[in-house]
This record gives sequence, C-alpha cells and structure tokens, in this order.
Amino acid sequence: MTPLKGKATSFDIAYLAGVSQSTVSRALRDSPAVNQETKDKIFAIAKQLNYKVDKNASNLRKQTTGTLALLLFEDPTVDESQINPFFLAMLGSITRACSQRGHDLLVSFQQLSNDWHADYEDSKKADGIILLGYGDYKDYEEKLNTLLAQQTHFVCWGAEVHGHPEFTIRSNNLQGGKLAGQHLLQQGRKRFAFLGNASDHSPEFLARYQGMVHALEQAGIAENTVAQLDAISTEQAGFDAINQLHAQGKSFDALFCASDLIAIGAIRALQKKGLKVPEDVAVVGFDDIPVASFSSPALTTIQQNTSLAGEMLVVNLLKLINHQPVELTEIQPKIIVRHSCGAAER
Amino acid sequence: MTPLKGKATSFDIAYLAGVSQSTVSRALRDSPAVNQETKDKIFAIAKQLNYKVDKNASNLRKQTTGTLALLLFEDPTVDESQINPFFLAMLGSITRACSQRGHDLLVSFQQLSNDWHADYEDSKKADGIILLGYGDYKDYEEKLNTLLAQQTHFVCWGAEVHGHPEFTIRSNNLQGGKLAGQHLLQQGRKRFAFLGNASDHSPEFLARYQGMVHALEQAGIAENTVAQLDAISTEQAGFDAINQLHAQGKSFDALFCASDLIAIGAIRALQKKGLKVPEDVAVVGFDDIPVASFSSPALTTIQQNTSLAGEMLVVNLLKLINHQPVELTEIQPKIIVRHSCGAAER
DNA sequence: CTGAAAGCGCTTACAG
DNA sequence: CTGAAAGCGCTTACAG
Repeated sequence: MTPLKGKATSFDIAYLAGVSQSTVSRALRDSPAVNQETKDKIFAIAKQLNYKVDKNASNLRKQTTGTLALLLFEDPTVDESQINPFFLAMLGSITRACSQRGHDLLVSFQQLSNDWHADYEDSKKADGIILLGYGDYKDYEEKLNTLLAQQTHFVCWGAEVHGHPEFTIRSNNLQGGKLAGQHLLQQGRKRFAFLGNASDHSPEFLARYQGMVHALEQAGIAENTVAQLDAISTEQAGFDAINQLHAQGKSFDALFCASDLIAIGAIRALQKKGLKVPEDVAVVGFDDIPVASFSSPALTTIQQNTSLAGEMLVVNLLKLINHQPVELTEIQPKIIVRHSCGAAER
Repeated sequence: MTPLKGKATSFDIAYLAGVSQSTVSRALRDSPAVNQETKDKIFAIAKQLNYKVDKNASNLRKQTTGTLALLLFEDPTVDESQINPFFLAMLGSITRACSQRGHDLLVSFQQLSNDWHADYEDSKKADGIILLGYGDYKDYEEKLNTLLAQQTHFVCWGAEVHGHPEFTIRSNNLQGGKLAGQHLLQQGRKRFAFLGNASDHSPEFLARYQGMVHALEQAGIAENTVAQLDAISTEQAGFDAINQLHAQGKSFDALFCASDLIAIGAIRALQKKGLKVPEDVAVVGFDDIPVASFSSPALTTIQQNTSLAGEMLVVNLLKLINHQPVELTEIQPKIIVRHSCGAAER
C-alpha cells in the first residue's frame, strides 16, 4: 500500500479493495447486504489507511448530525469567570449521557440577551438543543416560544415551557420547598425567611417558596409572617439580601435559601453580624453543590439529582428528535441533613 | 414570499432575488465582489426565510469545521459521577475562549484507556483537539505520540509532550512547589511531607515536589527527611495517604499536597486522628479550586490561573491549525494564603 | 460585478 | 450481493 497524499476516502479503499465505492460505504456501516469476506477485506484496508468517515459529507447526505448542542446561559450580572457549580455538575452528567449514546456534544455559553435560540439546529450543527440556565423567566420564555415556532428540537431544565411539559425536565421544587419547611419546623423554628425571587420571573424559586409556605401553613404559620427577599443565585446576592433584611428590621430563626450559593453568602453575612448558625438562625439551601458539605457549618440542603437530570435531558431530547413519546420527568428532591439546620450532632 | 417546504437553501434565495446561487453565496459571506444593492436584497430575503448556512455543506466544501474538540480524560479509578473541579473550571474558560473566537466546542469525556486519540480531526468533526486530564503520563504519552504521528492538531494542558513544548500550556509547577515550600518554611515548619505521585508517571506532581524540595534544600533540609506518598487527585486518596503515612510511623508538621482535593482529604484524615490544622500540621494545596476557600480551615494553596490557561489553550491551538508560530506559554502560579498553613490570623 | 460549472465525500434508491 | 448514478448544499476557480 503506498501512502496517499491527504486523508484517505472511500474511493481509495474501493480502489485498493477492487470493489466499488458504494460497496465500501455499505461495508463500513456494516450493512447486512455485503459479503462477509468483502467486508473483512475492506475493514482491513480502512484500518491500514487509518480511514475515518468524513462526518461533514455523511451528515450532509444523511441530513443529520449525531450531535446535541448544550446552551448554557447565565444571568448577565454574574461574574464572567465563574459558572454556577450546579450547572457545571449538570454539564458533566449531560456529557456522559451523550457519550454513552454515541452522540457528540457541542457546548456553548450564552448571555440571555443574545440571539442564541436560532442557530444550532438550523445550521445543521446539531440535531437538537439542551437549554440550561437561570435568568429572568419572562425573557427566557420569549426565546422558548421562538424555538417552538421554528420547530426546533429542544429540552430545557427547570422552567416549564407554557403548555408544553414535554420539553422540560425539572425537580419537584414544590416538594423540595416542603421538605425544607418541614425540617426547619421539626427543629422548633417559628420565624421564617426565604431568600430568592418568588415570582413568575423565576418559577423554580417560586415553587420552592410555595412549598415551604405550604408546610408552614399546615403548622399554622401564616404566609404573611414570612420574610422574603429577592436574590439571584450567587453568594453575593445572598450576602446582600441578609443585610437588607436586617436593615428592614426583619428577624427570623429559620432561613430557607433558593440555592446553595445564596445560602453560603447568607451564612457569611449572618456570621459577620455575630449571629450563630444554626443556633441563632437555622439555614437550609437548595441544590447540594459540592461546596455545600464544606461550608462552615456544613450546609443542610435539598439535593437535586444531577446525574439523573442530565441523563433524562439527553434521553428525552433524543426521543423528541426521533418523534417518539417522551416520559414526563420530574426529579424527586431529597433533603441532605448536615449542620446548618441544627439537626445533626456537630 | 410563499413559505417553503423544509429549510431554505441558497437556491431558494437566488430564485427569490433573481440572481444566481453563486452570487447568493458570495453575498452571504459579505464578499467585496458583490454589489451592495444586490447584497442588501439578498440579506433581506435570507433573514425573512430564516436562512442559515448549512455547516455540513460549507465545511465539506471548505474542508474545515470551525470547531475545536475538548477531550477530558480522567483516571479510571475516579468516581464516575464527579469531575475534578479544577478541570471543570478549565472547561468553563475554554468554552468562553472558543465562543469569543467564533468557534464551537465539542466536549467529550474519555477514559484514558479508550481509543480517543484518533477520531475527532480525522472524521472532520473538529479542526483540532484540546486535551485535558490527569492520569498516568506513561500511558498518556503513547497516545500523544500517535497524535503527533498523525499530524493531528492538538494542544494539551500540563504535561509536556516529549521534545515538543509548543503543544503544551502548563503551570510553572516547579515554581509553585517552591512557593509552597518557602511559605511553609516561613511558618517555622521543619518536618515535611508531600502527597502525590512524584515520578515521571506524573510529571506535573513531580515538578511540584521538586520545587518544594528545592526550597527545603536551600534552607538546609535534606530531601531524604521528606516523607512522600503517592496519591491520585481525589479526596479519598488524600485521606488514605495520611492514614498510610501514620501507619508507617512518619511524623511531620508541614504537608504539601499535589492538589487541593488531596489536601482536603488529608485534612479530614488529620482531624479525625485528633491532629489540629494548622497548629499540629500546616497544610498547603495546589489548584485553588472553589471549595478551597470553604474547607475548615480554609485552604492555603497554589493557584493556577484557569482563565488564562483556557484562553491560551484555545489561542495556541488556533495558531497551530493556521500554521502560525505559537507562544510558549507557562502560567505563573501564585500562593493564596488562607488558614490551613497557620499564617493568616483566623 | 455576475453566472455556469465542478466538486467536497459521502449515502442510498435503483437496477441487475 | 454489487455497481453506476444522483444528490445532499455549499464554495470557489474560471470565464465573461
């Protein structure tokens, strides 16, 4: 075999094997319509030439890509350099799930303000899109509607696309909020506060809030006694929110935060004011990001199963692409009791 | 304009604009050889049809992809569900750097044992490959040589490809080790231990070890007084290594760990044995992963600048692809003093 | 400044 | 079981 200039093509193999290029193509995709001997010969030559199917050519012909795109968008206010650890964990599980199913993953960060919605599938770079991120849901929804109108294949994490539950994988946030509320009640706490946006601009956080309120009401605590303050999912926002709450003269002995990052910032602010966690204020977070177990005190939190979530996102997107029915998936949250709530022995 | 069945192509635009398809193609790429009026008309129609260039077709024709592949491989022993936070941070900065340069990023996890080396560029899915990961360098090197032989465009983080510094972006690990050693010496520590493989199976860790030894020798402390134990970059390995060191009857008041993950595990093991950090043992890690500031005590560590590293990886790979000379890049490490070394006030 | 034509490397009816 | 041929949707010499 003489070395060829440039990469080998199926024609080179055909020439060397003494068959037609069509046969080579069939053999390489292991078509049952090809004689085993012919196949063996072709495989051997392909291996020798270090031949790889040109994906651009095969995708162009097949009109498909074998690739999924992950669009990760963030609140534009967030520091550029840091990605929310929760999404990073999701990224990990999504990447694994893709590999397992023989798909490639195209990853891209986006600002919510950009025109991210249109391009990946239309330009044939991906068969479908996975959306991941926090941000104002009202802005988000608009893009989602464009995607819907363009019949792009997509799934998203967390927030439901109005009237289309099949496009979403989400945690049971209401249940998560209930778990947090109930647990805090069990610790004998009476005066509650919640950090995180609790409006339809942030449906996930809202559900967490509502879940907690639900638990409190069952225990005879009225919603109007609960202090609530908006916070995006960053440490800084949690820190600031506590200071604001105190400036407003609000007092509380139980604090439920819409995310761990908020909780960690809040704990810092509380400690800076000389308050003890959990003695003075019991704190529960949400997500169970890796740092949660390292904060002081270790953070009690509502865990979201990122492995399952990532897996389901990929599985459902693939089903959508293949026009198969999807399972409606809701991930069940789980409370991880550590020290910040005052329950576990220290 | 009547809506077209399926996606619009450049022929549809040509028909609508009353020009040839060649002209459309030129106009869309903003070729100076096209009349501005014609361009305007074509752009307007393209927008109306929500036209997007088919990347498979254009890549096939241009024989390029506009895509970079990131191969993230891990020690197979590591728990499947967790990715080393340091690499996750790198992933973030690489993704950003790619977007900024108009490239897509294909991400893939690999076991070091797999045949990952060949496919991405050969199959025309990417113009080049970024390699990221820990693992036995001896195994790694072999793959790298294959890549080299195949003339694949690639860059890698950390370990130098024998005789080819241009393919690597690395921290000055030797300097990092020195900083750690010097700092520990300044705290008055005399009896040193190092956790991490210090052989050519792990050149980065080895250099960190050597840097520390170098600092110690300058202070008159001989290398043979230093306790060293292998550990891969996980908490568990750090935890186990401490127990083993104690079982061997080794005692030390200064501990330098080849990574933060090792350090965090080591601190847990020390504390479990009733030893105080930093009073009994001062600990310094390496990487400055996000959890480092949250461990108790907060971890003093040698920071690697992941933003710069990710950026340089992308920049150099792009240069390699375009046959331009690359800058030899070495990232300068920086010591972040927190509490685990006993230096900062608590 | 514009058009007709070739061709990138495959996959897949169609025919035998 | 195999081959000849068309065609996926572009880009880019070549010619005018």
